[in-house]
Amino acid sequence: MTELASFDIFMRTAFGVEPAARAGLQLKAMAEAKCLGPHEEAPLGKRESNVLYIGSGATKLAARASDNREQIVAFHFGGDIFSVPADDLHSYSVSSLEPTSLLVFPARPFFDCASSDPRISRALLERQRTALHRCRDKAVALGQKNALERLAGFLFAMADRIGTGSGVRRILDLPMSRRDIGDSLGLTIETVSRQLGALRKAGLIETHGRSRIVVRDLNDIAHLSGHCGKSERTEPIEADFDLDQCERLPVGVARPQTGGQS
Amino acid sequence: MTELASFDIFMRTAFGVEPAARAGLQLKAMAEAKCLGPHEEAPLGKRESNVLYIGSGATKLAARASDNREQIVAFHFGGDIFSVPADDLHSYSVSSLEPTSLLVFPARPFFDCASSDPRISRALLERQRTALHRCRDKAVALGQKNALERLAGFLFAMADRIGTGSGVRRILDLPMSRRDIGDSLGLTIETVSRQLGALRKAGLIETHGRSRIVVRDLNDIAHLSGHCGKSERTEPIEADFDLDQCERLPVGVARPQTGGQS
DNA sequence: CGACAAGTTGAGGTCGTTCAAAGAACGTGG
DNA sequence: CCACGTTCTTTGAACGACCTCAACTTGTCG
Repeated sequence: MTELASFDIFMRTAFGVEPAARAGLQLKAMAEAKCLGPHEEAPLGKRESNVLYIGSGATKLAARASDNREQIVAFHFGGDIFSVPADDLHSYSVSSLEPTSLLVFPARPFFDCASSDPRISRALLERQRTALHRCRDKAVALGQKNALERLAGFLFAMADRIGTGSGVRRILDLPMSRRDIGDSLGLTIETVSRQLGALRKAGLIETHGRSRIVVRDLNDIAHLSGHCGKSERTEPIEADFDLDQCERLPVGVARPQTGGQS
Repeated sequence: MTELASFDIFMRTAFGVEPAARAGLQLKAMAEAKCLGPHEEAPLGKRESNVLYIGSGATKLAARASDNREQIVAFHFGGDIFSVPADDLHSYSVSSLEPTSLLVFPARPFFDCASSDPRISRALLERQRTALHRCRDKAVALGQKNALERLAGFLFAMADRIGTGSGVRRILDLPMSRRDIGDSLGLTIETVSRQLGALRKAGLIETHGRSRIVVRDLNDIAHLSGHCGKSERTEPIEADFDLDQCERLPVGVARPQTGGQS
């Protein structure tokens, strides 16, 4: 019953296809519904890739590098569809950040079936493209940006995905811990905390409790994130920030990874 | 004429579909054939995403972070299909590493058309999934691995994609420069050179000229790359390498990004 | 063979990490 | 409703990997 309901919502909201369509019935046959507690790993067959749909809640997709090294590859929220790689070079896992309901499909038959319906395959191609572009932007951040830029980029992305509020002010109720943020950005929790502290002291954000972060002006955060594309959403900020008026801060858009200060 | 020929090859090898099929004719109408010299940027409309097919040659897909910071997101070789993001958070570009012939499609109509043919959409979904998994593995490397592991992972991946030779010994004729390798791994060319030198002194690789690298035993490289999945292709190497017998080397599988030694 | 580009090697500096401890936030039970 | 204990977060000091700067060497092409 609950499985039926969530699957039908999945078909309609994700693809705009009635669950009674032929492809819908086939997909339903291979769907498996799960409910996860606050911090629980989704049970997946690691031997083959899976496709997941998040009905509600929030999850992290993480890869193990070795003993104590975990890289969070993506966060996912209600309505997201994404594929989880089978264990190959790295071992991947999906864990909930809060109570979460999701659907699990085996990837190969899922895609086999999905490609039979143009509406579904078109939607999936688009979602995969989005996922790939997000992952590439993450690679740029991990490869070329310093801690402050990475954190600003994270806040900017989260504001876009789960932020509330209007205008340039955004309220973020982050379901992930500092450790998760660090694991996502390739930083330690201490560095995350230090950079958040710097942003707070600079007056760019407020923190309330553990999970709420208020972005005072999203444009400030966007400029700090070192993005470099056409997205000049407003006129450049004046005077390039006087972050250093508050603290010993890496001023301006800093260097590649670390190193010199100019 | 040349355009026709390369497009037909594209349809047959990439999708196993005859170019005369309905979708084939539509795709052909939007295809644009290009030939690039040794080091040339592909002319792309940056306003919208593109899909590229590499007929022959080799290219790098790079993102600009700011003035002097370039992150190579992926390398592509003959037969590859991939999408190039429109300029958004970062500005992306495709450049040849050697003389290259390619086809350029505008992404939206390409996917619109592709999804109408199950064979094409199925193949594209699979290729996108591969690209996404590669990008995720790259994110793990950039976020969690040290210079030696990243370089080993790079050699391992290149051996898999363009390596020649049989058994555990592989010959790599790399079309990319040290700078490209560095930009791909989030390292400087000096660090790349130093780590290559370390591998050479450890007897794990040979370098001949600028572009040829011979991997003596691919398993050694695989183990050094810090991968952590089911891919235990052979029995673990004995004694965990005596790299330090040769030089002052970060021994063992080192720590997350930098820092302490234990 | 000669010149320029690409790669290598060395010395010193910085950012982020590691180790360590204090401080705040949240859940529990009285 | 408030005290307590655990967990998460913040802050501090010192180390190390990688970067920067600079000079030298090698490879490649005209």
